[in-house]
Amino acid sequence: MAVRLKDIARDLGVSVVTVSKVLRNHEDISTETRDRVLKRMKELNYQPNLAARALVTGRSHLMGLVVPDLVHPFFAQVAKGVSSVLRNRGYGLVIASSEEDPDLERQEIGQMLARRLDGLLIASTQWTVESFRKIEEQQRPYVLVDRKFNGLPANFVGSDDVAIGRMATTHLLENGCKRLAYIGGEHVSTAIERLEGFRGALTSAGLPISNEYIVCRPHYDDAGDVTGYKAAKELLALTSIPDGIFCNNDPLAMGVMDAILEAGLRIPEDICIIGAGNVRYAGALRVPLSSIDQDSALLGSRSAELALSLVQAKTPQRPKQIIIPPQLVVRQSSMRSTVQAGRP
Amino acid sequence: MAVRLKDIARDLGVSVVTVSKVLRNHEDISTETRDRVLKRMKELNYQPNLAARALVTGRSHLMGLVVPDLVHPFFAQVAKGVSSVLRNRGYGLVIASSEEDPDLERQEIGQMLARRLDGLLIASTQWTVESFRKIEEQQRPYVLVDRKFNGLPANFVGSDDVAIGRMATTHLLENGCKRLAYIGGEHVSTAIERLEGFRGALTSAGLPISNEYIVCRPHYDDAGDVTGYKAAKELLALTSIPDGIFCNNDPLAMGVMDAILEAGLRIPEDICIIGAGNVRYAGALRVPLSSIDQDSALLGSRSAELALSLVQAKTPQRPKQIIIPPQLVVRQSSMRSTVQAGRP
DNA sequence: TTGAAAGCGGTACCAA
DNA sequence: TTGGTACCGCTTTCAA
Repeated sequence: MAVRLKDIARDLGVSVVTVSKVLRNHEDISTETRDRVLKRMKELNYQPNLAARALVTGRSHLMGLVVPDLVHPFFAQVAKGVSSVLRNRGYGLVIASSEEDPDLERQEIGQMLARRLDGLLIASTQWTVESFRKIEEQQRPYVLVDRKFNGLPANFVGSDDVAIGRMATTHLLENGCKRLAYIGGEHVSTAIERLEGFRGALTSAGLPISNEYIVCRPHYDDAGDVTGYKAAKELLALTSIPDGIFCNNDPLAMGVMDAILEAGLRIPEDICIIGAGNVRYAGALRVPLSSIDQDSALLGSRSAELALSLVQAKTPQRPKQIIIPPQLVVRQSSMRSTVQAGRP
Repeated sequence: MAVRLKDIARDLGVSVVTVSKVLRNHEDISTETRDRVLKRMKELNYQPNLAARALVTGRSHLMGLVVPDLVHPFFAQVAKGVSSVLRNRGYGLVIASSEEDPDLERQEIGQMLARRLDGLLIASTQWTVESFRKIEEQQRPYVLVDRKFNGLPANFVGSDDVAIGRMATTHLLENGCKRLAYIGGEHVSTAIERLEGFRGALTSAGLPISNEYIVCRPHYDDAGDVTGYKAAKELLALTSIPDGIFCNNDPLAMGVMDAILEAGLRIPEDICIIGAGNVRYAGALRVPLSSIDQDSALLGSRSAELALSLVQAKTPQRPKQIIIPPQLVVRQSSMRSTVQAGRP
């Protein structure tokens, strides 16, 4: 049904090899032959079979991306950044969502390896590095995106999470918050390091760290905002409630917001909130949400570029870390001063 | 490097064919041989080369999905629905974003055809059906998602958009709005049909239709909310401003909301707003947004199921239309009555 | 129950 | 400049 090199070769009375060379712009073909071949290709609307090419060259020109949740605007942005870089380089993108489930993630990675994708980009929800050892065994290049692992020297593109934690916390302190709480996940490097930054900032400020105010939850349950809602409920049940909350990410912060408003408290007057990730719609929320911007689109595009460079490298490269600097975005949810916020 | 059937065959002193049969659970292999083969596969952690299999079988076990914008929560949900169905059926998903650009979309479709993906799912931003003729020429099954074309009898999974328009408009009328405006896109079937529903509802109610109140804009410029913002500005500049606005989708409505609040007007007291798509965070917005739910996740999963059935069909099927019934979700942005809204 | 041979649609190498 | 041949890893067919 579909046109093949063989068909064109037959029509023109040349060999398949010649046609193949024209296809790939080899130099050693006469202009005349080249033109005849190109003409015929146009006529028949020839499309090379990339599956066949992949088999012989060993390159599928396909990258794989695994994210915890496609609907999470942060990862959606990352995916968008990845896809635009890949498109411009002639690469396709296979996307899988792990639904925040480590088992599913392992499974998806396995599938991608079997498909012989040229490289993998992974925002992992795993606790262990087992999957990554497997990828290394197969000698496939991979890039950790956003989330990394201690003791796994791998290619990584992400943020300085300790700095994010410190930045958010300092901002809350500067807005007069005295009793700071943290809500985040477990096991994930971003959560762990941001908590570290949170602790560091409090210590620097000479403030005590209360364990009651540190809520760590895995968020298998749901979309993140549900987790935030529940976590905030716990905080609000304490005898002395916090007056500032740093949420590990924006969806979490949205749930927290719900719980606070539902309890009849005001944001930011009673409690300041700040998130992280600076999700596309953060400024449009019930109370416009302050956040630490991680430039998610850039994060995606840099990841893709790194992956491409690994794929193109002849020899194994030593792992590279690319850190995108975070940036404070102040909106109403944390703004107790009189300065007006823009519409960023 | 990677283990091949041949390696296992050599190790065990059997033929490649035998190993291949075991791999695919053929009946005509003795239990003894089968066990030996399976054991060796485990030992070597054998992964079949799907690219090779794709070449010979002509099936890549890969579906393609083209959406206008990955970060738009509506399409993100669709993608999630698609991906979960495909995963369970052993299919992978190649995603491309057209960035609302018809040329880019054509290009992406071309790429997917060249990759010999088994089927295509497309939420199109095109004005013409040229691309789809091309897909048909190649005999590849495809499903239009959410957006369809007049005079193109194709497989389609989407909503009854006229009903959506009518439902939204009627709701605004029931909430006492007298001067109704519509903001939507151009050329896209959803926008056209929802506008038709809007007109129909006004006519049924015996109300005049003012062209000033109908704003149709392509939204190449940006994320949709920017378009909504600009469109609302225009409406607010009129001598008699509307008191109810139906927005073709939720991001549009978010921009509209911004413009209205910025003008010092109240929602819903001065102007009611309703969107469509019922995006994940619609309830968390500055003013919780009423919307017409389209069950985007179901839309995605049904699309995937349809595509799979087409791929598996031996003979060409006649095009099938699957319509997901819309549902009104009332939140504060359109609620002038005294009834309290839940937290849906 | 097993396997030899042919071939899927390309590319690589080297000789003509 | 051109093309014969081998082969990428797997499946299919059919004979043993």
